[in-house]
Order: sequence, then C-alpha cells, then structure tokens
Amino acid sequence: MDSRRPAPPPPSGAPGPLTPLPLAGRTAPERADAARNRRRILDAASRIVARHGVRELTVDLVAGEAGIGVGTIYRRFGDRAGLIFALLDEHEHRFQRDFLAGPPPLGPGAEPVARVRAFLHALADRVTAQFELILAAESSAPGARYRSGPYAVHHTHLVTLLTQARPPGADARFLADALLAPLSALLMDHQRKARGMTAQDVKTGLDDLLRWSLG
Amino acid sequence: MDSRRPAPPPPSGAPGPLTPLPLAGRTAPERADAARNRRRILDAASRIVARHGVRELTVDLVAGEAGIGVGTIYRRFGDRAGLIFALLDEHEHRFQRDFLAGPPPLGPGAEPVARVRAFLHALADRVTAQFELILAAESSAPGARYRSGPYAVHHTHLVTLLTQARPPGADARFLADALLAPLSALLMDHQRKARGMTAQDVKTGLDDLLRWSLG
DNA sequence: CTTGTAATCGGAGTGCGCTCCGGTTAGTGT
DNA sequence: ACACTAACCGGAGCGCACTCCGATTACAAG
Repeated sequence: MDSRRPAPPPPSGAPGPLTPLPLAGRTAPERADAARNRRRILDAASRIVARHGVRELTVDLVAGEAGIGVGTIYRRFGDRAGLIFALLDEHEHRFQRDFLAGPPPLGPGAEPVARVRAFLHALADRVTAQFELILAAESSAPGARYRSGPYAVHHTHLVTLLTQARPPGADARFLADALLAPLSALLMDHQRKARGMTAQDVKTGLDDLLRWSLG
Repeated sequence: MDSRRPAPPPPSGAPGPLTPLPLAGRTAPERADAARNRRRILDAASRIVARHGVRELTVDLVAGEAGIGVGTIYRRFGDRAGLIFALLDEHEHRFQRDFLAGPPPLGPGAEPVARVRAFLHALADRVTAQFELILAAESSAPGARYRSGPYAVHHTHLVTLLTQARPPGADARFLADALLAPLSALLMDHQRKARGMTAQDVKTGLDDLLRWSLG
C-alpha cells in the first residue's frame, strides 16, 4: 500500500502540515537558523499573496523572495498545501480558542446541539472570510484538507459534542465527517459558481440538516 | 500577438469531462479518425491500468502506448481526470440506467425516501467496487468530482427525489450535495486509513443520517 | 579552542500535467 | 476531380511541485 521511503523524516519541527494544538512538551528546540528561515519564508509568502494573490504563490517564487532554497521550504512545511495552512495558522488558533474556551454558545456552557450549530456557523464564516487561501490549500494536494491539523481538531471537537448530544448508536465519527464535508472550500466554490449559492445558503442548509438529523 | 482563440473548444465529441447522459444528438457525427483514436486511447489506458495500476497512468505513457500525441488526448478528454472518468463510463451508464429506469427500490416505483436510501447505498457500493480509479480521478484535478458529468446527474437525481419526499422549505440542492459529500473517494480513503472505517460503516452512517426524519 | 556530528541548507535536476501551433486530413460544395 | 475549409493531429516545450545529495553550519563534548 504505502511504499514510502524508509525515513522521510516526520518533519521534526512541524509534525503534520500544521501544528494542531498547543502541543504539549516540545522535545527538540528549533535551531536558530531554522527559526529565522521559517519567519523569512512565511513573511515572503504573505508578501507575495498580498501583492499578487494566491494564484501566484509558487514555491520557487517564495524561495527566491525569502532568499533560501526550495528544499528548505519542503523541509519545514512538507508541501505547498502545508505552507498555505501555515499562513492560516494564526487565525486558526484564534478560532480554536473560541470554540474550546470562549463564551457560549460557541464555547463551553451551552447545550451540545447549540454548540454544534454555532460551531458550523462559525466555521462557515471562517471559510468565507479566507476563501481564497483555504481554497488554494485544499486544491494544492489531493487529500490536503483531511490530512491537515485543523481538520483533525474540528473533527475531534464535533465528535465530542455529538457524543454528548446523542444517545449511543449512531457513529459520531461518521456524523462529524458528514457535517464537515459541506464546508469544503472546493464544494462551496462549485456551489457558488454552478448554482449561484451563497455562504448564507450553506448555513441555512446546515441548519436544515441539523434539524433533520438531530432536531 | 494575434493568437485568436475562437473556440476554447467545448470538445465537440464529448462536452465536459464526460457525457452525462444519452445527449440529444445535435452535434456533428465524430470523424472517422477521431473515433478510431478515441478507441485506441481508451484501450491503451485500460491496458496500462490492468498491467501497472492507476498510479502509472500518465498521459504521456497512454499517448505512447496508443501511438498518438498527447494533444489528441487533451482534445478528447479535457484533462487526465476526464480520461479516467471515461474509463468509468460504461459502468456509470449501467448505474444510471438502474436508478433511472430499473426495478425498485432503486428505480421508479418505490417511495422517494426508500429510493434515496437505495441510491446512496448503490453509490457507496459503486465507489467501493472501483475505488482505485475513482480515487485517482478525484485526486487528479482539484474540483474534478464536482465538474464531472456523473456528479451532475447524481445531484439532479437526488434533488428530484428529495423534492418529492419533503415539503418545500429545505433547500433540496444543498441537501443533495450534503448527502453526496460523504461518498467522496477522497474522504472515504481518509476514513479508512486514519480511522479504520469500512464502506459498511459509511452506509450505516448514511442510514443514521436519513433515519430521523424519514423513519 | 578543537573536533565530532547531526541537523540544516540550497539549487540543479526530475517527472508530469498541460499548452501551443504548424502541418495533415476528412468531408463538402462546384 | 478539385479546391476549400474546418476539424483534427502530434510532439516539442513550458511551468511548477517536489526530490536528491553534497556542502555548510549550529551546538556540544573533550
């Protein structure tokens, strides 16, 4: 199945494409030059996106702008999708703080079903707000979305809420995937272009779906 | 620079990646050499897949094996994803005949809700049966699945059934997308590898999703 | 300071999807 | 038969993601 190389090192600095959470006890501190280059890469990428748009964000261009080699970028970020996810990291952490420890109904304190609804709405808003970047990230590599740190966190969060909300029997893991699936930027892009649907339509549709299956 | 592009051509023979349905005959019949080359391409592609797997199905290799140029492949099939979808065309047409005109509960005659369930199960079976090819097609280009003919047909079919099954109010177009989303080969691949889920788990999960409102 | 070594760096190289456009061929009017 | 045109063909070439591996450098032990 997975005929991969023996040791394509699990990128020591950033395990997945993106650090999913606070990430307990780091073992190996980053070397000084590595940290400096990471900042250079991220800054260069941001600059290019701001100036020319995501479309022009090629790895070679980022390397040139940052004044380092492309190999370094792949060492730190895995692939182009990982680089783009890293660009979204700051917003993602804010978002995670909000639904993990913020005020209700998004944060703890509200009924689980209400939190699910608030979470899906907030996620829809987030996708809408950073549509270009997220779409580019999902388009960059085939399974990029599912392999990303944020997806794992969102899925885990939903599983927790759904387990609290529902009697056992239904598979919360599947339901979580099914609720997240419509919030793919790739699908939303298609819905917008081919059917003229808006983000509001998606949110309303998700409400219908929730009333349908959980109501 | 007078690079006039009179027709970024809607491929006359097969519009889009794949002919969605019988396709009312309005277009000119295919030229003899074009038809011959199409067969050559499809045969060569099948041969390569059978011999080396989908992974080795590069466009250049198909062109070489078929004894034609790569430009011809792109003219007929649009892109690599279109070529792979064309490989699935025969099975797809059988499937479409089954749910459009076959025996119940998949075909006409059963209650709309029962047909929705039968359709989703049949589609899950289909994805499972041709997993490698479908996964490769969806992975080949970013939005390949949504742009494909089969997806449009499946979506339209579901919208019809859902409209019959439910009073107005809910957006049937969104619901159709939401029900099709979990049957993405990309997602199922992730569920299998990362969570150990099987195709049966997906079918059961879809049933759970349907059960509440449709008893 | 010197040496050892493991992590890091960089950029030429590779593979592959896709485009471009001059040459060729099939089908039609005369 | 013959010219004419629109569709078709092919393969060199391009852009870009990603890999490879020898040179380099940070850091610690002696």
